[in-house]
Amino acid sequence: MQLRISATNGIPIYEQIVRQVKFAIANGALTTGEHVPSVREMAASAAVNPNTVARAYRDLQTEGVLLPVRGMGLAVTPEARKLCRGSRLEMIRERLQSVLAEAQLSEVTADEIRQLVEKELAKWKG
Amino acid sequence: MQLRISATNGIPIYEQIVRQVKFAIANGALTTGEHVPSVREMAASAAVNPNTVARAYRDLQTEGVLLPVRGMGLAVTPEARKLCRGSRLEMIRERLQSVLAEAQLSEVTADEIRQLVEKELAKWKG
Amino acid sequence: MQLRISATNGIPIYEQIVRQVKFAIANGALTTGEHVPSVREMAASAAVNPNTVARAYRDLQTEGVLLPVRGMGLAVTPEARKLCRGSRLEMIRERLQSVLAEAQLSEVTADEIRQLVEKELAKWKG
Amino acid sequence: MQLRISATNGIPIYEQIVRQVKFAIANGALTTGEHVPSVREMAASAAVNPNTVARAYRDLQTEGVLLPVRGMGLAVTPEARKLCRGSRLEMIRERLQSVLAEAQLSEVTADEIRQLVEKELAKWKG
DNA sequence: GTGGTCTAGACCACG
DNA sequence: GTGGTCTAGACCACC
Repeated sequence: MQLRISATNGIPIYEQIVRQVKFAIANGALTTGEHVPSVREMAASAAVNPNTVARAYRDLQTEGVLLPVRGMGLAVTPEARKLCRGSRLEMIRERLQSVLAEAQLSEVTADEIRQLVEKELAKWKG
Repeated sequence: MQLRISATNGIPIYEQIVRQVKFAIANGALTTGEHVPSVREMAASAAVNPNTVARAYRDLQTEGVLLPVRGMGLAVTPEARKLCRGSRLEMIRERLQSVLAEAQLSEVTADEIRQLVEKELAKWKG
Repeated sequence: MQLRISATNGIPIYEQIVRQVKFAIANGALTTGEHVPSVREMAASAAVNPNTVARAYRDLQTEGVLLPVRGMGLAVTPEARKLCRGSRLEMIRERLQSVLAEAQLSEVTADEIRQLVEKELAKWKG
Repeated sequence: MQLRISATNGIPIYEQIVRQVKFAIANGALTTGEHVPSVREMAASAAVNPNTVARAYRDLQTEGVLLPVRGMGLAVTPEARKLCRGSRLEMIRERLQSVLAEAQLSEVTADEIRQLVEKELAKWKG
């Protein structure tokens, strides 16, 4: 799996990693029992510090998504798929809600929002 | 004007203040020449640290939206309305783009996004 | 609060900190709303790296024991006391259970265990 | 001999093996001259990595408990029994001391400790 | 080889 | 002043 990290979007790198690993599991790109790329490997491929990857993996362990296999790296837990599928939409929804709440405050109209959304979705086809 | 501050949405409090003052100006709730509430007053009504309000006001001065009037506090500049109306949709668009970019990465479908959006917009009628 | 850190007992320093902070809360040495010593302060007084303290505090946050107050440090949550009182005995019990499970395997007798325990408890009076 | 390995109690697997072999010798389950199960056999029966068993056996050789016999595997040395009987209680005592030291720090009372201990010992009758 | 821990130090965001 | 993030690098434990 290849990460897409942005150093400028305000979201901490370790959290971007957490989210993208969850997405990969939710999508089936990583399946139960399979091993996630090693800390060093992932760090190299994403050009970030190994400690940053380690922190993301640690967070995923406390959430029950990853499980350490001594000397063999980190494996995706059996519950991971369910956890990640459940939280995937939720993660998007939370951010979306926050934006739309502000939009309402700004008295932008619902139709203006719909136009903005459709304009972005139109790019997805490519 | 009454601020609605969320301490948990990840956006710095001072920036939430900046944005909401801009919205108020764009909407005509604050008009040219009118004075913005004093730092102390605003801080008290929104239950935030006065330093935080001061920082927001400082940023608004830098952008040319507010202007200090000796002994009278801060006034809305003549060009403020234009500045704020112009940036209002843009501010929303930026955040929306960021969310949808992540949504694409997560392989959520466009229709799922539309449903989430409509679900939120439905709340606006109240 | 003053930590007692052992670098040689096998328990990670950050976890020793986590446990001792919980003990302090369970005992009432730290009460709801009160602020825990700052990362830098605690690090200095315990002669450990600030990052190590920060990690312990971060873990305590994810457990809901501490809550960040922007710019003001970390406060003990209202639920903290309950959480910590509940887990205090539990933390001891877990380790005790592990030792006694091994003792049973080694076929040490129950009376030998009782003697060992009493010998240690006798030291507590001082 | 059948090992009981816990992957979650924090004690390295190889050390659990070392200790349990010592217990078996102290109890007479393994006697002088007798051969310990082969690395492969032990690894299979305990479902651990053969390297891990090999390391445990290596440590036991270093301590003079096991002795390699050309082409025949590892035999229990004549002095093993004495060594193991002597260290058995000591091994337990060390861990017990560590737990009780923390218990004292947590201000759990001596009586609470006694109750916990008795509760565990009560299970031994089975 | 793997992950885990700890140290050190820089930089930033926030109040 | 506070905590948060990230980098860098060393060392260890385990398999």
